[in-house]
Amino acid sequence: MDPKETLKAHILKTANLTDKEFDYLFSHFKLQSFKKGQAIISEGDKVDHEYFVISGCLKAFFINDEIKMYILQFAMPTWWTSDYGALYNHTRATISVDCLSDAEVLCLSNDDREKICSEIHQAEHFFRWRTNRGYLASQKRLLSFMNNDTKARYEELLAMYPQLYNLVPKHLIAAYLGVSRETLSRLYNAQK
Amino acid sequence: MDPKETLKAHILKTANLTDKEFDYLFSHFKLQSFKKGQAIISEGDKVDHEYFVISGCLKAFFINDEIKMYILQFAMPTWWTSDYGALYNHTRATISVDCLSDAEVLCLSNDDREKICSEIHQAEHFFRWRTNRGYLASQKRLLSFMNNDTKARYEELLAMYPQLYNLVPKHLIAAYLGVSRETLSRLYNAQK
DNA sequence: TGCAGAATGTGATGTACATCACCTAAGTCC
DNA sequence: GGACTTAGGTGATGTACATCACATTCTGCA
Repeated sequence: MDPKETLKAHILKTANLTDKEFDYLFSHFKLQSFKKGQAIISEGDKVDHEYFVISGCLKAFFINDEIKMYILQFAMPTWWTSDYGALYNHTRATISVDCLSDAEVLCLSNDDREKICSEIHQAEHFFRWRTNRGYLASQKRLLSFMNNDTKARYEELLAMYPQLYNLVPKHLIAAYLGVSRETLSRLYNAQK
Repeated sequence: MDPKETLKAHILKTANLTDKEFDYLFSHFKLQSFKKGQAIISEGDKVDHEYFVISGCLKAFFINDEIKMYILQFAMPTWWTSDYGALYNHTRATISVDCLSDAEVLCLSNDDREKICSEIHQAEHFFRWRTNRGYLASQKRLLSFMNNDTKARYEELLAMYPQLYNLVPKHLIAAYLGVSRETLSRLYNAQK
């Protein structure tokens, strides 16, 4: 997958950018490669960038009391991720991001995003739309949390990302669902 | 509270609009008054508008299996609300909105918002920022759901909206926290 | 190739919550 | 002002989950 073409196809779905505008926008991204297990953002870091996944899979997670981990997002290709709270509010990271597999990402600094948004109206349009999708997904997940039991949420997750079942260890799926690994294990072994 | 000045102050915090631009933007809003208990969006409705609260308090909620209600948001003055999923995807409402008190709102149609966003760059900037705040709030609430027990979430809610305790019946607070009214009742009566 | 650590399964036990059932007090409508 | 509804409290019981403890693979790597 060519990083530039991947990003271009992704953005042009929503925004009308000329080739020249896109090239300009793209010039602010930096391609980075990470190994499986490598950290991209660690708790306490200064957060300056957000990341667009080209290949591989990342997880964005929160660790409570140095004990329990909750996964906010599995970031697959064409997904964006960061600790957005820290990024926008210029605070230290409370959410960490690392790699579940070798991964390539395009990274964009907060300052550059804001600069581009102010320079190119259609870029601002794109980022509004993108945040919007994130907001709706987050709200949907919140409702699912309140409304569904663990089993239903587990099936919902696998329906949305069938690859996850083989890609990531089960205890991480449990951490996404917000249950203990033991409970998840019993869950899908119960139904034969 | 003057509706126009309220909205103006709210928007100018984030966006640089000339008086003329703001007047133009404002000309697309329509002031509406509702009585306590009145519905603004009901499940199954076509959803064309979003709402900016001037006075009073609304709730946005979801009803599961015609039985249980979950509250997504208490909308206080200067908050925006709607069924954004239905609004953006042009589907029927699954989320309802009604009034916890007499209320005044400014309503804006989806088409007008998109029109204004394409005409005025700074308006698009404002709406990107607004969605962003919503996204961060939603993500924070999701984390709180996974991480904290009911008591902690109850205290968090009251810390954020001290007015709520007297403004809304307790079973609605339970519906926001995602627990039964009995559990909530026992919770704050336990600690003397 | 063999060993340490990670991932997973499974039993026993405790607990926070839902659910049901019933009670009282405070609006609200004719 | 009586009747009906809505809010709220409280006991008894059931259940989905966490937690702890331990056994069993699997996997990477020195």
